[in-house]
Amino acid sequence: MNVMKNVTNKSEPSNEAFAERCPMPDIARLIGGKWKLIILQVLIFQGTKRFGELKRDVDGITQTMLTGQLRALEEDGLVTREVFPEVPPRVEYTATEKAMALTKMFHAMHDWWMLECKK
Amino acid sequence: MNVMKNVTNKSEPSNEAFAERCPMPDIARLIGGKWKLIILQVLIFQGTKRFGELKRDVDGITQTMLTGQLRALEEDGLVTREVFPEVPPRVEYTATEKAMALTKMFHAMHDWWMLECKK
DNA sequence: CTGTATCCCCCTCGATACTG
DNA sequence: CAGTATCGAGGGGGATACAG
Repeated sequence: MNVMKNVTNKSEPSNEAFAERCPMPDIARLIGGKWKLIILQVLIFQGTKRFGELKRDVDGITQTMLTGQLRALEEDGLVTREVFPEVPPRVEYTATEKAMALTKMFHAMHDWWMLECKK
Repeated sequence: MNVMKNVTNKSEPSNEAFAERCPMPDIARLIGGKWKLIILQVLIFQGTKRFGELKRDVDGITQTMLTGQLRALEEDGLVTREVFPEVPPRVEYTATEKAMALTKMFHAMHDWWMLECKK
């Protein structure tokens, strides 16, 4: 109850409202954890990947974790999974539009890292 | 940002170099976990808070966790801690410039949530 | 009011083996 | 190649008590 009340008017939304309406716990459920942002980063900025490629690109992840995380991301509508009926099997993962909309956030994160941390 | 093979996809100046130079594990160490982003969100958008206020604003956090997370954030230069020699004690926490630089990212996250998830 | 000090649970994550 | 099935360890996180 104090502090930082933006004078009058503003183009930005109310700070209090912003804090309330941007529920971090809910967001964390979608993109939190040790691997999801890394996986999404690869799929968003490098495009469609098959399982093996992803495993190589996401450093240190195990098959078990990769499968699990991809299933969760798929369930939340962040990646699509396409199975090709071939031998040997081929499965491709692609970032959805919902995931691609995270591009701005990734860039903001990248800029922050470059400007504030990497010095 | 020099380029590698940016031929077939993506419009933004994003490529493999981007993914490599934005190390999510390092970022996660600074602002990852269950509480840090929530704490920072409050301090950034609502301004300086004392310990008790913070505990009330960050829903569900315990004293132990709040103290620990604040110590970590302080050590990483994201919050400052000011102790007032009074009785009863008063301690105020403030987001540093380094933390305030996360504003853009928070807004990007907020926009994403509003546009892609809250529907 | 603002912390420490303990104790401990649980859940994420990892290692390994096996399959179509 | 792309999974599934287990099992187990580790640590992040929580509850409580106590202190300055």
